[in-house]
Amino acid sequence: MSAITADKVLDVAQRLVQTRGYNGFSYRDIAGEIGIKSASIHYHFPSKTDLGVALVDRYQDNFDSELQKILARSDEAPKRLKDFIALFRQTLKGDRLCLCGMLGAERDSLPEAVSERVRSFFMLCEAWLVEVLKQGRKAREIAYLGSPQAVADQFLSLLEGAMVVARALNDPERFDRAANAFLRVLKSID
Amino acid sequence: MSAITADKVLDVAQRLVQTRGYNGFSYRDIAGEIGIKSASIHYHFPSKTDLGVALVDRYQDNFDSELQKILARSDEAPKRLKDFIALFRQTLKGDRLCLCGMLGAERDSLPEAVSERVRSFFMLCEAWLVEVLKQGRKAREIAYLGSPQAVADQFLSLLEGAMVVARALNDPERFDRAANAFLRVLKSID
DNA sequence: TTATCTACCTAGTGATAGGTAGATAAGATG
DNA sequence: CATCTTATCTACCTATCACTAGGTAGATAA
Repeated sequence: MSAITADKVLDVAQRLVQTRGYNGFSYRDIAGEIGIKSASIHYHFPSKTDLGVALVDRYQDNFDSELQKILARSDEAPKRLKDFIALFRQTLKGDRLCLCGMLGAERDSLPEAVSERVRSFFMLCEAWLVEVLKQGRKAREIAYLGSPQAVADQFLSLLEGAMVVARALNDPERFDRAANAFLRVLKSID
Repeated sequence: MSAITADKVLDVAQRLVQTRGYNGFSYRDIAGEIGIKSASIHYHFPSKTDLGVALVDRYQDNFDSELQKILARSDEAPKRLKDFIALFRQTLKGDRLCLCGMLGAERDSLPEAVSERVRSFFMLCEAWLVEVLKQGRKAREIAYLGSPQAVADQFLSLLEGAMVVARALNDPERFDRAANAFLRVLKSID
């Protein structure tokens, strides 16, 4: 059952990237945690680049499916945005950074194949946000100055940054404060 | 003239941390760039932890002095906040992340002495912002919902995150869009 | 039954990591 | 002049890095 091992490798590797960064862990670290040898990980992921690519691909797939669920769950922009925040808040609760937030920071020390996929993740997020923001404004559920793109930039940046700052200060409440402050402004419709 | 060499080491090391992360460079990388041997760097900074600590201490000193200059330059909150943004924008222009943004992300793989100083940097930023936001509201130059602390959290998180996202997407304009969108809301006083 | 595949192993590679010991050359100090 | 200090060097250490070669037990397929 190698699929199980490969998944375990991805699970551990993802946590290590999210907490220590791409250059902050080794194949041995992963191997040690799941009780195999580091050579066996090369069987599943020949190079660290392959592992990194698989990590981001899986992360984006999961994230995308969560975004679709959010759309299905409600058609009201405030609720959708709240759920979007909850996605990041959940990650922070596990004392982790967004995988792509971490990798985005480390861009210059990443294989091109990995950073290219990080780019794609952020594009996906922004495109989703832009749609939700547009619809929400049209339906008069939320209000904002400027373009949907600018607000999407702002929102995504805020969440990624709030995770970094909240973790650096060991205070997850700072994330909540920052995220809620943002939502409050969008909802203050008058 | 060892002071000069020590400064060169710090300059190169800072750039490497800001672009590649704490675990993304070695003493040999620094030595190669400034034309000495890696053993010589150990003379100035015995361990990598010492180097990391010196890096953040110097960064915070410089940053703090810039913040004081901003206060001296104008007593109007909108101008002060604009100048605060410009500090980060300048770093991004050099294709670098905020030193402490990067280190904050890598928290779990950092020596405690380093992460402790990263914490202190963010505390300094927030305290400064809280003061500026309070005074600005009192003087009716800016308006915001919620506590100054919440808005400071939001602002700092936004800037740190916007640097990560803008760099990941290779699009510095995204930083400007996000930062300006935020300022616009604060200044829409009515 | 014979052959192939899967998923791991042991044992290693060369490169590089952070760090150290001891020599040396140039100035400064007595 | 003799000594101490500073800043660098050469030469090395041990540990770890990503990665590979070759082997093997057990399942699967022809």
